[in-house]
Amino acid sequence: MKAAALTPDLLSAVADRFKVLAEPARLTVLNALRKGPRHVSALIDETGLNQANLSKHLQMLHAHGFVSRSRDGLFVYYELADKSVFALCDILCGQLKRHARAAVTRFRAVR
Amino acid sequence: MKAAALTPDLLSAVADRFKVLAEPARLTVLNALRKGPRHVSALIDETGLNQANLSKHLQMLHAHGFVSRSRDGLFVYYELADKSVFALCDILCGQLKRHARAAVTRFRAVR
DNA sequence: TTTTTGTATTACTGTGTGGTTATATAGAAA
DNA sequence: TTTCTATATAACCACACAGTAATACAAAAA
Repeated sequence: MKAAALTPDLLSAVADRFKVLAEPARLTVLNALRKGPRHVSALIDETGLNQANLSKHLQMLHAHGFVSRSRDGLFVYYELADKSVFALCDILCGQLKRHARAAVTRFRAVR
Repeated sequence: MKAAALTPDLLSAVADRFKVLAEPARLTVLNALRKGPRHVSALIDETGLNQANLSKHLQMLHAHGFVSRSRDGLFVYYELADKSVFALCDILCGQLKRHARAAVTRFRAVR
């Protein structure tokens, strides 16, 4: 498959998706969902977010296709819809380590 | 290597890095640097960003270790320091495609 | 029906940051 | 030195959005 040209529109779309992930609260939610589907009340307990705030984050995650939703009576279950999120986080963590290591090296150099 | 526990601190650090990438202007800069090192004036031409704005974005990219810097007389050259950025973008583009496809499917279902 | 429970939404406030203009700084040339 | 060029920084404005409290909505129970 050929890589798509990085048009301004595509760059904007990519940036928008990064923006969804650029929030500790949403990463916390995704991480909680990693163990399996959860209903909102369970997520309130696991993440410590309050109901309204959590609900807003869930709407955004859903709108961007990171999670899927299903109702069972009063409860609404959310589930990871795109596990590639964690591949992203792994890459970022690798970057973090390299960056931290470089910072330590610089620190030693001027000591 | 064992995966680090996703502590709140680590989630925050990851979110901060996502935040750096959550900006079309910065993605444009990184994309321009993909072809090789560039000095600031060249980046002004290639990206269309104005000098002050571009400079701020470059400072942020540098502070987070995405680019490295070297001076040659009056010119300051910036260079990609972490090419894994594009692995991130590729994954995100894949997500985008799946999400777009799912949206089309939903549209067809209600037609 | 009314009430209760779980979730979504609205309205608001505060904070962070992207873009811009003007100014400052660094280095080379005159 | 003074002047010019390339880049960085400061100060400002405007907008987006995270968090919160109050309210609305949906579905089940009474």
